[in-house]
Amino acid sequence: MQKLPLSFYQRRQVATIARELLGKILVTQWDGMRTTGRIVETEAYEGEEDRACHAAKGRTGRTEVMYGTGGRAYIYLIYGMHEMFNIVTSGEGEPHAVLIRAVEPLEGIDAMLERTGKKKADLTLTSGPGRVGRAFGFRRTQNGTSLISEELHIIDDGYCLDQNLIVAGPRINVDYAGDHAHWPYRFYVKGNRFVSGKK
DNA sequence: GCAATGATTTACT
DNA sequence: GTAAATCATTGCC
Repeated sequence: MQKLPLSFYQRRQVATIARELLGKILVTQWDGMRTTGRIVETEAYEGEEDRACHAAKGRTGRTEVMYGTGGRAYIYLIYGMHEMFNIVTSGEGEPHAVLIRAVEPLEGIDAMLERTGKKKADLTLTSGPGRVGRAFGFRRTQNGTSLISEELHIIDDGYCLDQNLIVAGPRINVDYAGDHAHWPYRFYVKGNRFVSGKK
């Protein structure tokens, strides 16, 4: 059981990092509540050449965090209502990021229910990037938070995920990216019910 | 300064 | 299946 080090995030192969994050545990501790969940679905966004990535249009105020060194959080409001949680990877000047699309709730389910306004835990609690953002209490003000801080980090509890259960597929809802939309940069745990998308 | 739009979810027709 | 909710960032005037 240990916190993933900065060196894990600062490697250059964003797709590899996205794949290795599956099975790891996301931990947030703020608002007096601790919430944790096992990551079951991720998506990789690879820099300016990846048209699905926000950094494809160049360095702006919003994408500034992604250009920094890996190991920080990139939190972004989409469609006016959903907080998306991304992990910045690679080094300075390379805008790579991994989007956490779904997790399996472990601790702090009561806090998640309170934040999402649900009455009991079900499969929709954390299956989808917007729901993960809400359930874990992410806010735009936490943009840039270090992933080795006490309040936000990812741990490896030694859980060994069967490599045969890791599936790579085309990303979701990025059709506008043209050919890039079909890159196999989405990774998820085969058969896990918390994975978002069609069954 | 103003208008267009998107890494989504939910509720309704 | 389709539409509405809802706002920061962006690009153009």
